[in-house]
Amino acid sequence: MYMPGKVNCESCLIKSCAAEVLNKQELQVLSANCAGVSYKKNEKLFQQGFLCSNIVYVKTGIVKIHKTGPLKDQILKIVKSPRFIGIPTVLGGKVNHYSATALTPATVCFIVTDIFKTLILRNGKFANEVINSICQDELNFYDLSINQMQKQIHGRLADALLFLSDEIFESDSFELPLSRSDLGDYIQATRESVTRALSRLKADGLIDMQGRQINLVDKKMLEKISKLG
Amino acid sequence: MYMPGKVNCESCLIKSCAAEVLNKQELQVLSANCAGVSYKKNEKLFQQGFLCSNIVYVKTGIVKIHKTGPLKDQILKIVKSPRFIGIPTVLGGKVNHYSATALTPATVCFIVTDIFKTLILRNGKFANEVINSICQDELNFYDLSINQMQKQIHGRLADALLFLSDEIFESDSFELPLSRSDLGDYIQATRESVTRALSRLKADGLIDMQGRQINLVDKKMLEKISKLG
DNA sequence: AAATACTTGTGATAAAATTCACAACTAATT
DNA sequence: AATTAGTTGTGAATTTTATCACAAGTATTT
Repeated sequence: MYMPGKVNCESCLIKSCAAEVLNKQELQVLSANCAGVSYKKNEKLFQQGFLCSNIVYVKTGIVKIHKTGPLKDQILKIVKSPRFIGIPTVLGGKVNHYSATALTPATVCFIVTDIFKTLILRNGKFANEVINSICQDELNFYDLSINQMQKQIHGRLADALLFLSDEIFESDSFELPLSRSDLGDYIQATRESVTRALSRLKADGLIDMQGRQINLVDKKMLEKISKLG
Repeated sequence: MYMPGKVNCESCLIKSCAAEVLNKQELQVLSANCAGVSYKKNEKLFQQGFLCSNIVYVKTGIVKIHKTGPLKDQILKIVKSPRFIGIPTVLGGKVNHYSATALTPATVCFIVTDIFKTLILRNGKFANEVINSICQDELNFYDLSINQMQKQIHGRLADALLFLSDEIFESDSFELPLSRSDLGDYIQATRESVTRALSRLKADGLIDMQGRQINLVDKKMLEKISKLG
């Protein structure tokens, strides 16, 4: 973790939709209450159960949001910059309800929660943007969890691979940012089952795989598997 | 479905936290753009895939929020009045992303979405209350879905029974508002598995059951089952 | 009251995925 | 370069839950 310190939100090129609606003065207030931090792979941005007084804006990098369940850790979602994380966790109470960990090197801004709240109270457009983004998030998570709960392992794995390809890396070929075990925490399966399911996809010629390097060869078929469950 | 028509939000005794922060004039605008409707058991308040231009405020009754998954319908949550439903579904697009159905007779208010948005833009406190409630919802759903995904059927069933008892009916004894099959859609199990799991709980003396009439006899033990998964 | 539709219980069988155990591999540290 | 820690692959046995098939019960409609 490296803390370069103060940032300038006015000139920031990676501005959120919400920040776009702020005026010059509001952006200055934001800058004054915003700290930039860099993280290495696998470093935690914040942790479930710990006191927290900041909203986190991920400027660069890929981050996993995860939470300890009754039996094991679970990856709730994998998100790509730029975006806010931890709005619900902060507004829902003073203690984090989940953790966030960098899957790649990441740079983030910590925004003092009170300032964030003030912006919501003072600027309706800002509040509206925040609401839109939380709502979108909620809808996405409904979809994700219905898929996770109803599909069986091959469908869930196909979903995950297609998601990583389409939403995160925007390429058919990428390096898995997760171990087999982490991938299991994401798609609700054991490490062994993930290994077997991946091997099966490789054997059937739907993917190419060498360690964590993945190449989606037959996306049409993967989508079919995803749909069939 | 019976439509008594116009309502008066100013004098409404079942006011939401969000509506509490509105001033007299805003409440009048709300009243003018708000229609009260009554529903019988099992009637749909709104349906996934249909165009929608209203936020729904449930004044009385119990409602299920459900969504068609890849294999079957799934009950995302069961909610009790008073509360808003459908904020994400409306703000996330013009088409409902899920359905809502009355589990008991229910009375609701339909609020024109544009009016709701205007209130968000104009009244920061209102926006803040809305954000808080959506965030709380999101956190609850994370908990729910982690439990659903990690626990096995007895744990999931115990969760559901305790939830209905503690959150919905506030009594150890209640009439299940769901068929075995619906309960299966809620806890991710088949009708047959639900039947068997319930019979098991009864045989073990943890619950009393006659048809849909349930009495939680040994809550401590049910909580243990819930925790163990 | 009879007929129909829907709901519930139960057994036998089958499928999916986990668990456990061990070997091989890779990366990180000394 | 050697050692250690962490990751991955694989087989066999086991567990959990779904599926199928059928009987019995309860509501609802005619």
